[in-house]
Amino acid sequence: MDAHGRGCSFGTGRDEEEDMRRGPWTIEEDIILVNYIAKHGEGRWNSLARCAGLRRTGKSCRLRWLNYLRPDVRRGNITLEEQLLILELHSRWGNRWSKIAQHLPGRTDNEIKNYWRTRVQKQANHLKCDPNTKQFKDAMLHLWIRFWAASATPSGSHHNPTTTHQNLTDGQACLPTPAHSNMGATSDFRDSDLHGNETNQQTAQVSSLESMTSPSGYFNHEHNLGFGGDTWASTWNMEEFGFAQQQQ
DNA sequence: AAGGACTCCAACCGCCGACAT
DNA sequence: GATGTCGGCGGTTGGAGTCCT
Repeated sequence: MDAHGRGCSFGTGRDEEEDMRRGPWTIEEDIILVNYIAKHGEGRWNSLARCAGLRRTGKSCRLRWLNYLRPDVRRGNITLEEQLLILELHSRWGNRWSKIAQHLPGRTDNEIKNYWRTRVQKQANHLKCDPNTKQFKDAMLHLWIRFWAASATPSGSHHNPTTTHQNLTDGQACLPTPAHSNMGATSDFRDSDLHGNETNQQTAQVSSLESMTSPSGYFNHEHNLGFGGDTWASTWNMEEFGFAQQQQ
């Protein structure tokens, strides 16, 4: 039977399967799941669901735990650093959401996937270009700098974003912030190399300052490409620019 | 104020690989 | 080797919330 059984026995027949609850989780179910995992640990999801008395599939329990209930899940907006990191990682790995999520502590693959579909693809469609192109990535970086520069004026102070800014250390990938990347000088984004063992010079250098300041006339037409300010700012998390400035 | 359009995200679905029997 | 079960992954969808007219 259940090779991973936990010593409890519930029916496993078709009747029970059809009796499974679906749809949004209730607070009571959340509490049951959290308490059970706190006591017994996670894994063996099917038997966990049965033993906990949840009329949910193991898959559903696993998903609820990983995407929502896990204590280290970060809620709130994707930070600017995370936005750029997602761009970088997606250009490298494509729709390998779980792999990308591994480099964004506290973010789930589901969240990143949703973010990509709702924000990035929308913007890319607006620009009529592929989000994995150097062109698109450069555009994001260019505008990052531009917004940051604008926000660096005395009147440009912003409130603190609700999202946290930490957790990109610990050996994890970390894109440069204006605060430490010395944008005005000769720095390129080699600093943003993700992991030492995955160095990809070509990718890492894609976003060099030079390429951003002379993107083949691309930005000369940005007003025609949906970079009119509001559109872009509403799609991307502009709060982070204010935050980056405060880091200085 | 109302209701239609749009956005966002939690949850489900189907598939696949790993592993046990 | 065949079969069954499980966990994990990426794609998709339904509905709640928000925006717009």
